[in-house]
Amino acid sequence: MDNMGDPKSIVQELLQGLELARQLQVCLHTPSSSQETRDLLIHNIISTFGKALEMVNWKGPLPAAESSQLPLAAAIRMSDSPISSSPRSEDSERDLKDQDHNAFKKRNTLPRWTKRIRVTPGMAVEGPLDDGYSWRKYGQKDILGAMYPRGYYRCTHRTVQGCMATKQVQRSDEDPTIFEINYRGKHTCTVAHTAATSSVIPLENQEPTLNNTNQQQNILQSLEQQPNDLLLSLREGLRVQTQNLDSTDQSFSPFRFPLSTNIKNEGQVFPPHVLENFGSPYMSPATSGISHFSVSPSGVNSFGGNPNLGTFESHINDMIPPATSAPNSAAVALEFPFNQFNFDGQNFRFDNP
DNA sequence: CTGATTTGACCGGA
DNA sequence: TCCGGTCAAATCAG
Repeated sequence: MDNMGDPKSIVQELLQGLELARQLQVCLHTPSSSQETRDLLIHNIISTFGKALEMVNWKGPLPAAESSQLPLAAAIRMSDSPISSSPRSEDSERDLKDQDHNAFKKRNTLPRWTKRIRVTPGMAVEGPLDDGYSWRKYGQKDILGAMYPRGYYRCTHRTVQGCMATKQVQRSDEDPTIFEINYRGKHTCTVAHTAATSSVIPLENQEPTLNNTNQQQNILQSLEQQPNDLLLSLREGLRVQTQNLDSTDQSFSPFRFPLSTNIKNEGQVFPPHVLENFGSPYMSPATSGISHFSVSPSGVNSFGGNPNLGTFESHINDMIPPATSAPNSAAVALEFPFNQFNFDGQNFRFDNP
């Protein structure tokens, strides 16, 4: 990102977008092309132009973390994705202002950036899926004018390794499917990526049952905590489908764990009752990855380095009891917007089979 | 017992 | 004084 604001880079970005648009055009004229291919192209086009626009408006150096820790899509921030219309504009605007006046505010000496994740029942998870860090919640506040409270998280390894990274999770008011995650500070811990495993979380309409809400919330958080290398292992477009899963039955969620069982991951225990705080029926992207879903485009269980992980489907099966009622069987499509893959090099390649 | 979450209290900036 | 952010005691869960 050193070339931010450089006219050449802007042009390059625009050319990139043009190329993507052409590919989309080809795609649209190719009946065999998949929908996710098109979606991904669209997403990347938006990302590219968003990035170019950001370059135009660029006023100063971006936080180092944006280039070192985030996938490009995340670095693009608010302008990057189809979910950029999220109404939680207070934070967004504040973020922009904060960046403008970054040098003058002590609290902004730490790098800040915002990710947004849209979680739509039965649909793709939109937005950058990356992080891989382990978080511990240390507070929650009702924010003036916001419908949902804001959760405050810090790195689990804060005390041990002095990692000062924090993040705030705020569910969007007008679009409850969107969670804004405001990161502050760069991780200095070294344990980061061992915790996270692959996780793609389709959220389901679900009542805030007492016992599994927090699990859901925590599970969902892993959305934005997938390690980069994990994603990098999935260069190809990826779609995971769980067929015949009940999407409306309250008891359903691919991420539903035994109600009385908390999930533990790398020392983290995830007790219940958080989701209602973020306003069900959707989970909140909260603490670190505990959703042990393994997704492999080739069907091989090669994710995350966790030998205990089975395939996505098998975990689904493990976690979902036999459906007692399935009025509306649904296919839950999980898609990775791997837009960062397409930009991290000189050549854009989209090899989705 | 250990470790994480919850939640009211506290603090500091505007 | 208000409000966002953090602290820390209480509580919960494995």
